[in-house]
Amino acid sequence: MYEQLEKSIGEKVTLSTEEFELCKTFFIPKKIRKKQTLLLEGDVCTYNAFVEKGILRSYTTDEKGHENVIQFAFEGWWITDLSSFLTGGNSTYTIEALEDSELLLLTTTARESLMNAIPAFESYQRLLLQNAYIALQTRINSALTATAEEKYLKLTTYYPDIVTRIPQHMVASYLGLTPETLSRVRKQINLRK
Amino acid sequence: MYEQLEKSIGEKVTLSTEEFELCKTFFIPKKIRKKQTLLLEGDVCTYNAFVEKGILRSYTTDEKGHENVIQFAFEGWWITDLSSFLTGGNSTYTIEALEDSELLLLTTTARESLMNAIPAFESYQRLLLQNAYIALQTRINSALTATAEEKYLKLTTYYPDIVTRIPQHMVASYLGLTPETLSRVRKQINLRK
DNA sequence: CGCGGGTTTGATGATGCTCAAGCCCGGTGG
DNA sequence: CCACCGGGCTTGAGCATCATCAAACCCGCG
Repeated sequence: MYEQLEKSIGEKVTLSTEEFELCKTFFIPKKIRKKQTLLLEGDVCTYNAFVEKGILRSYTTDEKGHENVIQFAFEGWWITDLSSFLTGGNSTYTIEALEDSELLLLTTTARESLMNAIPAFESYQRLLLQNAYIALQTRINSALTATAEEKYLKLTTYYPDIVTRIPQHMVASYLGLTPETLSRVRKQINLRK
Repeated sequence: MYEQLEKSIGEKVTLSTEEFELCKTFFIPKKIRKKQTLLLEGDVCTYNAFVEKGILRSYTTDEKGHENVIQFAFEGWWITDLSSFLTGGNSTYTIEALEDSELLLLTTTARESLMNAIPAFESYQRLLLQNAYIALQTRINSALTATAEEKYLKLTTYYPDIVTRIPQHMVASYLGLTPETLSRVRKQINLRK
């Protein structure tokens, strides 16, 4: 149940066995079924969720009821509405499971305590955030400059899993395309092979 | 010379006077003139720069020699090519001054030492990064869903300074628009007033 | 005074969206 | 077990937004 977490932390910092055992005690394990929500837009996001198994997505809903995917989270990733989680304000995102999933939840206070108890955990969080930030910057750049096809090709080469495990229309939304456009893009790509 | 830095740190964490004095010693003050570059694409980014005075921008250059603005940094902001700075790889961004500017530079090693010497500084860095990450997420959302006019209006209400202190064509680039389109958008907005 | 970069304006065209319909396929109930 | 239903993916036609190309304008600066 904590394999992915141990792996993820181990990639960034080193914890002793005792530290990791202590670390575990701050998390709340939770199973969630496909299509269930971990967070509803408008609620306060009280958890930072680590995905041990499954996939989650966060998305906003605009005035027309149109969903807009912000992030996918596979095994070994974190997901939350960071703004709401940190400030305690209302969330603008909804977080939902795309498969039956197993999560490890960290509340705001547990997170603070954990960072105090194990300083390396703060480093771990900072390092994760740094990588996430870099990834977002390149995503912005691609969103602003690339064509539909380029965006899709970049995505599939970086994250091949996305294509196989996630419904097309959600991928389209993540890329800022309509489902119709993504369908046509895929057709074009296949025709050329 | 350290007013903005003191203010920025003070907004996130509390440092004693001695700690802040110690903190200062890790930075290298540097003045840079308008149009000079702090970092050239392809070089290794050895500094994380804090802007005491002036404005900088980071941008990429694509195959066609077209510049694409990633970020602006006003007084009190940080700017760097985070990926290059952290990994030591070649940078993909160029960083350039838009006005005569005063910077405080932090090398990779100085940053590590500083975080060790003053743990609160690591918290400060993490908190900054959290906010930057949240801002980037909303920027992505806007980039993917908003029209040209919506993007521009959001930007001007959030950062009124940008309009007055930054050339139009760079604002256009930041928003992923051509200069012509931004010009027309502004015209439309003015006609309606 | 003239040069040059930046902004504006115009005409045209391409990319991707909207609206609408058909298809494929898996799940459900008779 | 089969027929039906519905969601998601595909296909098509027309359209809107924004990009491109080109030229004129404006204004600060040498």
